[in-house]
Amino acid sequence: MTQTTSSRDLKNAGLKVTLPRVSILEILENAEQHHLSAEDVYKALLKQGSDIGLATVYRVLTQFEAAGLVTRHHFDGGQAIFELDTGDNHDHIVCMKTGKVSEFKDEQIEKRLLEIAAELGYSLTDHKIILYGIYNDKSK
Amino acid sequence: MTQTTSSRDLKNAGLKVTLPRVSILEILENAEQHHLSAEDVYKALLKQGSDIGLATVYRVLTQFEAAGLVTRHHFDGGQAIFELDTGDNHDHIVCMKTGKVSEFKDEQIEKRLLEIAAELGYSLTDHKIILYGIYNDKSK
DNA sequence: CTAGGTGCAAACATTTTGCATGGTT
DNA sequence: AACCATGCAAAATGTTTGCACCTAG
Repeated sequence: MTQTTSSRDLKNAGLKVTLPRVSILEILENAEQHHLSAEDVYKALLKQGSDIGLATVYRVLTQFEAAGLVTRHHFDGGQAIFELDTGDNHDHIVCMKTGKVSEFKDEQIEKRLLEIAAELGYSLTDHKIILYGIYNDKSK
Repeated sequence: MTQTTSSRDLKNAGLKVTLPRVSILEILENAEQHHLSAEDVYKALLKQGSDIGLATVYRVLTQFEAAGLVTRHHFDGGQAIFELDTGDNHDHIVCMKTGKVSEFKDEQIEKRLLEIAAELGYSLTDHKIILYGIYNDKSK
């Protein structure tokens, strides 16, 4: 029995392996820019000929989020942005001109955040850092 | 000629001093929990007898944001949250059970963020940190 | 008096949901 | 076969906008 990575991920998450779920997961895995809105995913599906509804995209992405396969961000406010959860819980920096997104992860900061939460009387569960800046393209 | 703090702030921002703007600014200044959605502000206005429309609340808050009087947050995604911009650009920790919000500011982290942005090729303009946790009420 | 502000209702954008149909195990 | 998933369209949210009227300067 052959099994793609995508379908294995779905099974591990306790989700039935259906065409829409596999397609959406593959889009998230293969997109060069892997920060996608539901609309982006929907358009990608259309482009590859699927006739999957936008409602299903939202449903599936929400299930993926609940299953821990995907993370939902609210970078600017308009629409939610989804990306595959690689397990490293990285943070983001967004270029205010081009929308380019880069990722980073910093132990020093995370240690400090834990301390800060404790000082304020909280048990830290999760965090989200978004930096806003201007990307300086050095190739120019 | 007498002048309240609110109306001075409005003038400095280049905004005409109108009743809706003054009322909204005062609500933002006086609310005990100063992280408010547009709806929250609207309800507070109703409670004090004003008949200011929700559309005006949105318009005024957006103008305040443009004028730098107010900051807009997207803590969870549903609705935008507004708070008076005190100029210190602090960050937030939100209790996932009660919705309680606390604030903090940490030089060490901000310095590190600046470095990270530079390493990735960005000029840092702004940042937003949201911590999610559980508040441990010690008074119990 | 005049430019700009406001209220209301309608328009919008995004996301969610009800329901009948269809697909997976 | 049983149950869950899907598509479609309608509803629900949150926010913005057009327009006639009103108000601060």
